[in-house]
Amino acid sequence: MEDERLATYLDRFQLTHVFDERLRRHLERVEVEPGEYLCQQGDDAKQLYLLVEGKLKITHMSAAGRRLVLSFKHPFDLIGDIEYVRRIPLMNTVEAVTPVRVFRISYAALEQVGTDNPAFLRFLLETITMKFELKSHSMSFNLLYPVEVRLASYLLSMTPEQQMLPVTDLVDAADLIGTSYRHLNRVLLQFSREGLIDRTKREIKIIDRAGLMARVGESIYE
Amino acid sequence: MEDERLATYLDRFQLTHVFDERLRRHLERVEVEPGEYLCQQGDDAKQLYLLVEGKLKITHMSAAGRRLVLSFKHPFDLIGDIEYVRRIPLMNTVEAVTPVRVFRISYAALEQVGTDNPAFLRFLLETITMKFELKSHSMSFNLLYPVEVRLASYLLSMTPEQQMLPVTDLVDAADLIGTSYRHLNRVLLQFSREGLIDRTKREIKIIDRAGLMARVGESIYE
DNA sequence: TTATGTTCAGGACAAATGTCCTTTATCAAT
DNA sequence: ATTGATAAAGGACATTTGTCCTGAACATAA
Repeated sequence: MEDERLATYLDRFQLTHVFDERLRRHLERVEVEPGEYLCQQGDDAKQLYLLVEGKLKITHMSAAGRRLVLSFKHPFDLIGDIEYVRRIPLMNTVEAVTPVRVFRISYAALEQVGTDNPAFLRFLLETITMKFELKSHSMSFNLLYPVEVRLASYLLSMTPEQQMLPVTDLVDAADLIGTSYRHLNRVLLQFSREGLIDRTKREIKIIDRAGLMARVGESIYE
Repeated sequence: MEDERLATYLDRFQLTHVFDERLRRHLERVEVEPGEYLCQQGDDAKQLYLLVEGKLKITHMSAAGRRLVLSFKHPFDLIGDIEYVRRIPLMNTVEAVTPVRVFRISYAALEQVGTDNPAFLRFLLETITMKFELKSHSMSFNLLYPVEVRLASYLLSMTPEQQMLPVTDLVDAADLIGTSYRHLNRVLLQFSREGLIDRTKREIKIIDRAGLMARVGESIYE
């Protein structure tokens, strides 16, 4: 993380025109270590967060106590935007996976300055509709395809370039895909037998990327 | 449908301040008969629709050709709002279930007048975040609970006061719940045996509303 | 090193759900 | 009413997925 100034990030993400001088004054930089929580489901939401560095995990706990991993977030993204608009408690828990840097701004400041600022409102609209589209997609994906396909897709998305995936993430993977840990292991074993992956003690190695893509692709296109 | 004037609806839904005179001029009333389509997935989106009377069915066809019923919509609601903001083709197909009345306004008109109108932008934000919350909820619901619970919940929501449900809706029900028609029948038979419903030729009669609620409730709260 | 506790992969079985096909009911036309 | 055509319901079986539990690998402390 080289240059850590706000202006640099606003420039990088083309947000300079969205956060005008009056808003910028209220943005505070915050660093979060892996494993720490940015905020917790059910808490009273008070801040909007702009994610500019690192990776966040969004989870949700159902009333029945079952955990669901909803997504992983990378820059640029917003946290607490829906809650700001709807004035509801936080829907999800947000945890840092890697070292994370965010800028935060209180709802109070937003109300003073952002409510009548069309550029800012349009920015919220853009971001939220994008999230909506994403969620729609993942919802039909989960409903439409079996665990095998969802897992293949997960493995691919988690290893864009590197071939390795720490086994620690398996519980998360199960909760993201929406299946049991047991079943995940089953499918992983199957992939391993078919030579798609290699499962060592501590990590999963992608051997046949194309093969995995075929798994996903078949179900999507035919 | 008594008074069909725009002003009456804007008043009823407290939208008078959102659609100012300049926007109001562009709103056209449109009537749609049951079975007719308001718009189709994949089409180029050009209009925003305000649903003021009747019931709409939102469906999505996956690339693999499997149909998903995403939701039923009642007044007041917006159609084409996400597509307007994101400038993407229509994500879903929208069909009238009952006689429907909408007011539509072209994206072109919105761009002229709405882009810098904070009240209108906030209105979009409100509506879209509400949709988002709804979708989040239905997503975890689908992922977390078995068909039995989802079906009980569906039956309850489709019969707020009347006790009957035409059997015609069963295929839709299956696609909404995300299961096969076969399995739906299985669970329906089970409900019938347990005395929760009565299934005659043409319709399903809710006998034990409390019993169905217990089915849903148990899984949600314990 | 051994003893002991802990984590995790996998076995065994059960339940949920899907696919395919047969049977039954429904409807239209004669 | 009778026939044939069509749609809906249910039987039989296969597959997917979940639950519970055991045994192995691993770590930790004495």
